[in-house]
Amino acid sequence: MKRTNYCGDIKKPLIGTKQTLCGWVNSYRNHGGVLFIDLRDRTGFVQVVIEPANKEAFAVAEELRNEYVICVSGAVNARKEGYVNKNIPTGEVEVVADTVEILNTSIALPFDINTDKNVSEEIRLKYRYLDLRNPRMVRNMTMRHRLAQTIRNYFDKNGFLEIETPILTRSTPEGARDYLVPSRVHHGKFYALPQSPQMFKQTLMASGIDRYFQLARAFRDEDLRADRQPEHTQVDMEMSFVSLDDIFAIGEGMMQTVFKAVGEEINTPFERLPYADAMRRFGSDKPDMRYTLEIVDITEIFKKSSFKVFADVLNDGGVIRALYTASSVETFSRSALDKMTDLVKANGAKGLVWLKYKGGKFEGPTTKYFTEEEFLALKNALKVEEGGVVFIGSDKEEISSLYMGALRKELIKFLKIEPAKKWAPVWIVNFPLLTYEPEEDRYDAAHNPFTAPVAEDIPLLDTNPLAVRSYQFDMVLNGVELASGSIRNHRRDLQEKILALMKHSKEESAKRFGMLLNALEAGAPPHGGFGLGFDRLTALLCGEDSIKEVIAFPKTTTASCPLTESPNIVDDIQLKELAIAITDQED
RNA sequence: GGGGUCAUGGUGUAGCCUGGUUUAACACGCUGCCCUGUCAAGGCAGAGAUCGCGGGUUCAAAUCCCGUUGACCCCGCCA
Repeated sequence: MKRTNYCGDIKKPLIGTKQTLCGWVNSYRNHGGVLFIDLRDRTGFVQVVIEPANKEAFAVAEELRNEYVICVSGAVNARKEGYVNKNIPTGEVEVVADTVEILNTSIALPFDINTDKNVSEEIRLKYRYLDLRNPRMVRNMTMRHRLAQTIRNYFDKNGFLEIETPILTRSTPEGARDYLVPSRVHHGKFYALPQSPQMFKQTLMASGIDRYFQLARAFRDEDLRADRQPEHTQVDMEMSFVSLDDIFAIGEGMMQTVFKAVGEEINTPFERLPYADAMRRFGSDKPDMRYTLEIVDITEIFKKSSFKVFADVLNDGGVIRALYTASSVETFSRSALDKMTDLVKANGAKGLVWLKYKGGKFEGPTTKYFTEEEFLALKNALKVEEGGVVFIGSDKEEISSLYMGALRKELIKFLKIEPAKKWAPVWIVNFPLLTYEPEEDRYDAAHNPFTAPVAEDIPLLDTNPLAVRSYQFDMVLNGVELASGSIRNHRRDLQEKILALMKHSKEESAKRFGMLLNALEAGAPPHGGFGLGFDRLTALLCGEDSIKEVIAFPKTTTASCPLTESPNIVDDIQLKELAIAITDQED
C-alpha cells in the first residue's frame, strides 16, 4: 500500500510524522513561489505545501490541475500562528511535500465536485462516478453502509439467520407488475424478479429456520416517485412462534440500535395508533406525528345546524371536522384562504368553511348561518384564541379524511409549523383484513393476501368479511411509511378461505401460491414479520427528500439509467436464442 | 394513462411576460501569463453558446404560437 494514512485523518497528533497520502487535487493554489494543494479522499482533505526549494517536487506540482490523482510524501507540520484555518477539520496542520507523483491526469470535469449549486440531476446521474466524489454523497454512502452493517449485526445478535432468496423466480400476478426475464432453455417461459421475498421467507419458517432476515433487493415495474425506484432494498425479516408484540419489540430494538449507531436517538416503545384513529385525527394512514396539529370532530356541535351545507351532509350520514391554527389570522390573506379551498377541492371536497377569530368574535362569509351557541361550543372544542383561524370541512367520512389530511399537511407547510420532536415513529395497527372491489365484485387484501385475521374475527369471514380485523401493521416515521408487516396465515385451509374471498379458486391459488400453500399444510409454524424500506430509512437519516440521493446508481423518472444507458436494445442473436420477436419498438 | 414545472457556453443562472440598442449578460470552471502563505487565493489577458429539437407567425424570434424529445414533481399505479 502506497498510502500511510487518509487525508481527513491528518491532524495534530500526527505532527512530526512522515506520511504518504494519495488522493485527488481538490483545489490548486499556485502563488508563483509557494504552492498549495488541498488533497482530497473519501475522508476529507488536507493542505499540502510545496516549497520552491524542493525543485523536483515543485516542477511536478506546477503541472497539476483540479482532480488529478496524486501521491504525496512529506512531513506533517503544525501551521504557524495566523496560518491556521479553523473552518476545516485539518486546519491546524499541513503536509510539506518531499515528493509529488502524478498517478493520473483528469480532463476538465463537466461540473465542480464541491459545488454548492444544484447541478441538474440528469447531469449528475450521467456522470455519477464524479457526483459520488461530492462530500455529501460520500456521507450518504457511508451512512448507508453504517446502517446496513448495524442492522446485520443486530439481527445476528438476536439469533436471526441471513438467507439469500432467489432473484430469478416466478411471476405472481398479485400486486405490482413484474420485471420479466426470458428463459433461453425454456422458450416462451419467463422468470420474474421478486417484488419481495414474501413467499420464500414464509417457506423458510415452514423449514424451521425460526428467525430469518435479509437485506433483499425487490423489483417492481411501476412508475417512479421521489420515494420509489424500480429496484429497492428492503430489510426483510420473519419470525416463528411470535405475537405482534414480539415483532414490534424486535423492530423497535432494531430502530433504536440503528439510530444510536449514527448518533441519533429514537424513543421506544413506539406509539400504537389504530388505523381508524389515524384517519380520523390526521387524515392519513401514514401521519407525520412530529406535528401536534389534529383534525377535530365537531359533528355534535352542528347536529341541529340550519346551515344547509352541514344539514345535508349530516342527513347523509356524513361528518363535520375542523383544523385550528393559532395566531394565523395575519398570515391568511384572502388569496391564501382561496389556495386552501382549492387544495381541498382538488382532494374531493365541495368547499371549505373558514372562520377567523378576531376581536373576540368569529368572522367569515358563513358566520350568519351559525348560532351563538354553536360558536361558543366551537371555541371550547378547539380552544380558539384571539388571532386563530378555523377550517371546517363537511363530507362523508372517507372523503373528509382525505382532504382534511391534505389540508393538515399544507397548513404545516404554509405556516412553517415547527416540529414538536425530531423523530416521531408510530405503529399503525388494526387495519381491516379486506377491502371490497365493487367493479369486480370481490374482496381484496387491504395490504397483503397472506395476513392473518384476528382470531376472534374468523367467524366473520362467513358473515361480514369487511368487519374482519387483521394482524397487519405499518411502521411510520415522520410521515414516511417505513415498514409493513403482519402475523401470517400458517394454516392452508384458512389461507385458502381468504384467497377464495378474493375470488381465487382452489385450483388457481394452488397454481399461483402452490409453493407456499404446500409448505403451510406440512407443519408450518405460526409466524410473522415485516419488510422495511431501507432506502427510505437511509434517506430520512441523511435528511434527503429523495431516495435517489442514497442509492449509488439510481434510475430516472422514466426508469432509465443515463450512466449505462439502460434499458437498451440487444443483439438479434440474443433475441433469437430466446425465441423473442420485437413487435413494437420505440424510436 | 393524466396534470404541473423546466430546457440559454463545460456547470449554475439572467434575458423571454412587453419581438428589434444583445456583438446573448453574470458567476464558477477552462487556457495562457504574473505572483513566496493561500485555503471558494489574487491580478491581467483569452477561448467557449446559431438559446433542447422540428414547424409556424412576422420585415425581424432565445423572446409569441403549435408540435416533439428529455429531466424533475404529483395523480393514477405501487398486494
